[in-house]
Amino acid sequence: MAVKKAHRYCLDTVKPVRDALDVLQGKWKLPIIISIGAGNDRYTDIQDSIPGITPKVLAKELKELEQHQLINRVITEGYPVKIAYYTTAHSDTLWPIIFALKDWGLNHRKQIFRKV
Amino acid sequence: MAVKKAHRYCLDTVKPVRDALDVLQGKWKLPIIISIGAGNDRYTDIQDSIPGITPKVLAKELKELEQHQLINRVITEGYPVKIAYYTTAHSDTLWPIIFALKDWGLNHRKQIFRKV
DNA sequence: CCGTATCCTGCACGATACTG
DNA sequence: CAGTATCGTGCAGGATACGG
Repeated sequence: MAVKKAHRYCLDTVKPVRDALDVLQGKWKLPIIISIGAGNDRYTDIQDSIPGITPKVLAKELKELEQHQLINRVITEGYPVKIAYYTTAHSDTLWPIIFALKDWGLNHRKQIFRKV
Repeated sequence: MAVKKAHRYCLDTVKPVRDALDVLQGKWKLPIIISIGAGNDRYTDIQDSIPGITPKVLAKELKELEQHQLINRVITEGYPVKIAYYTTAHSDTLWPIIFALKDWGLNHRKQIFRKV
């Protein structure tokens, strides 16, 4: 065979996974979505809910997430102006990934402590 | 309340997700596991099945994956010596994550083309 | 309250050549 | 076949201070 069967099957899975990783990769993107999804809608709230994130990094990540339609930045005029972040219908489809990662992360800890 | 409810809930999810990301993060780890899981057990097979990966990077990633008990490196004596890589029971538990990422990646493409 | 502005650092990743 | 050896680079991420 010109191309191995396993290679073809592998590519069919790897390609979309890479598309997902390209958008979700990094230390902060999913934590930020989790935080906003949990109800933290203000910048300071989000920052306080994610230990270790700096304002510069948070601002950059928020912009990228907005560009990818994973969050909405909503400005409400008034005194003072209110700025809030919300998840989108699109980012709501991320929860299967997040829960899968959460479950696996919990299990991974057990696995490491058992064997090492 | 001293700590917002949303912060507490957020942390409960973020922490295990970070544990998972710490191990799985990067451009190549999941693709390599997918490739080995698809039946590519030889070094060259894996390399050929993942477009763009260089031998140096592949070697480094394989070592890290082995350390995290996500793959086994099996040496079979003989002429010539045979070296093969296999998934582990632990890495088999990654498939929910992989399939979730695959589904989301496919859907994300559609989403992007629709809106932009 | 919601961010910018600077400055800095490491390492993830890449190109290319070579080896037992 | 299964990797090392060198060399190189960009950018994710961090520390700190400041601004409308």
